[in-house]
Amino acid sequence: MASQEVLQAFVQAATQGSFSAAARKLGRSQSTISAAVASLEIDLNLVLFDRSSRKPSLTPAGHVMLQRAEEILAATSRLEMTASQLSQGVEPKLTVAISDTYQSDRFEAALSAFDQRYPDLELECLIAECDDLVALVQSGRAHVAFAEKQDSYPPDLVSSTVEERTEIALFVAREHPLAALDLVDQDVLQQHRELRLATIVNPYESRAKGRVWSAPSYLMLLEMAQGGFGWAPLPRWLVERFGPGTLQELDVRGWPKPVFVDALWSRLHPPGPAGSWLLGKMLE
Amino acid sequence: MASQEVLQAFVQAATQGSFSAAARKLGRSQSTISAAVASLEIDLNLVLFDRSSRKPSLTPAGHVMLQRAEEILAATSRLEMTASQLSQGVEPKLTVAISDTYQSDRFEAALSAFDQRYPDLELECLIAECDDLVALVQSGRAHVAFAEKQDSYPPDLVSSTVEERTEIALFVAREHPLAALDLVDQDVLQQHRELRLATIVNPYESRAKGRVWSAPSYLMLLEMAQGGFGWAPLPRWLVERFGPGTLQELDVRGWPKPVFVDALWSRLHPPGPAGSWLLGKMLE
DNA sequence: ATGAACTATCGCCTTGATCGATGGTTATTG
DNA sequence: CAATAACCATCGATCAAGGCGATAGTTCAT
Repeated sequence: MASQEVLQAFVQAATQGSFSAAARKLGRSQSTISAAVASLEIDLNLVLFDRSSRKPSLTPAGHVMLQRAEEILAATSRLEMTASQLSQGVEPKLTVAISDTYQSDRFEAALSAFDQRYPDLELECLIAECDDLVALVQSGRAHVAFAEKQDSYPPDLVSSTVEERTEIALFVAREHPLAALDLVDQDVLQQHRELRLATIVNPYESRAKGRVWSAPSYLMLLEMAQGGFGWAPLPRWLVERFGPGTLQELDVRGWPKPVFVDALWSRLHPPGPAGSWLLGKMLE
Repeated sequence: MASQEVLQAFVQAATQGSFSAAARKLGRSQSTISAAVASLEIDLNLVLFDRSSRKPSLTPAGHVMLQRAEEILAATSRLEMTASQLSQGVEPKLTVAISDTYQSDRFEAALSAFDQRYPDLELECLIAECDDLVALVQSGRAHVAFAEKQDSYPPDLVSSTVEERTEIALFVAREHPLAALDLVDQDVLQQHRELRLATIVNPYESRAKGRVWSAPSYLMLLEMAQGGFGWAPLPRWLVERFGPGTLQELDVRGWPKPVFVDALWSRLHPPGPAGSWLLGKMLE
């Protein structure tokens, strides 16, 4: 079986164009490289180098094998990279839960920086809202969450406000009766069905005052609103991104509301280096 | 450095869920697997298995490392696969030159079968016509070619007709004067510019009788025709695929012409197993 | 409690990676 | 044309790592 040492010798010899140069580069003796290449050629039953001239050059078959060998070395270096990160305590998989209220260039930028910094780390993104986010972090299911700011959190959670805000406004379908009105009064609003966010963990918290349909995600609310089933508070970016032209914003006193975003994590299941790094990027 | 044996031991132990089972599967002793996993854990400075219960189970970190290890083993098995093929004389890269006259389900099917049979073999497709195809095969630049059938070939080439034919018809742009005519006479045709195929190797072979623009590929001819620069003989499938609605077929005596396709290869640079296999698929 | 199946560890052997030294080949240079 | 500088192949010796068998300890089900 082709060992790592042999493959490294081969790859270096091929890229350097000289066995001696490869030996110097790898800190081995020249005879080691020579033997390694020879043994590889025997193992594979192939001639990899044309030795007729002074500088050995790859045969056509050698070119192909070089690619395969480099793939192996790349894979092993990925293994070593991951191992070193894991042994330093980096979480094997980072789970981030985010609210649909939050969508920003900052988050995009943080993610692509994260991709640079931890290229091989698996990332899981969950979407949830309000108390569902809190529950995910509390249970340890998610390491970090970005949620619509609340006044207070359970004692085992730590929060820090992100320097950014978005807007939530009221929307209805273009065909909805409310869409025709210029300014909508609270009383008029109450006469139509509300599409409201309901968390999974706490379904009864929001005791309905009127006719209410609820869903645990803004995206579902948006689809309900597009169906004309009622009016809904929705993040403006979400409407612009997924329902341009289908919804009409309502002009109601007190709306749109600015929304601030908190980063959350747990004292009991604190995020590892990768999670902390991502938090740092988001809060800087 | 993590050796292949150690990685195999780890992967098998992880997938089998037992060191002993892995040992049986790999034909090694149980102590070997145990030692291998232990040494890997030391090398990587990680605990890969949770040994608290009877059957060892992967730690979270172990799960991640298993993925990385499997990537390495997959890469080495690819290396061994290609080595074995190359040592059996399979060409390091297969170069096929095809004419634009030829486009068929059979060729598509042969290519996808080829992808199954030789998944790691590099494939190069060249496009050329007539004498250019002959030259590519003669020089060894291409192993196999599929060309518009000719009456005779140089003595060092072997040909075999593919059981299939396509059609070449005359086309002009919809705005071209000829497009208005129902039936076009040869004399009338001569009064307009011809867009003709000219090979690269033999530019002077086709001494122009009238005003002629020429190009070495049907695709260029098609673009010229779309520009309204003249009339051109073009493979019908090419027009339907790349210029639907822009060109008008001409009704001229003797057109459209059926075209037969020959497979070509060289006696001096005979195709290796992969090329022969592809030929077999195409000619069966 | 007992047996079956599993893992860890120890001593010993074999294989293969490595080194240094030596000798042969190829291109450059004066 | 000879001298020189690089380069590669080969040989014998050394050492680490992979492998085996035996043995002892643990876990789970009966």
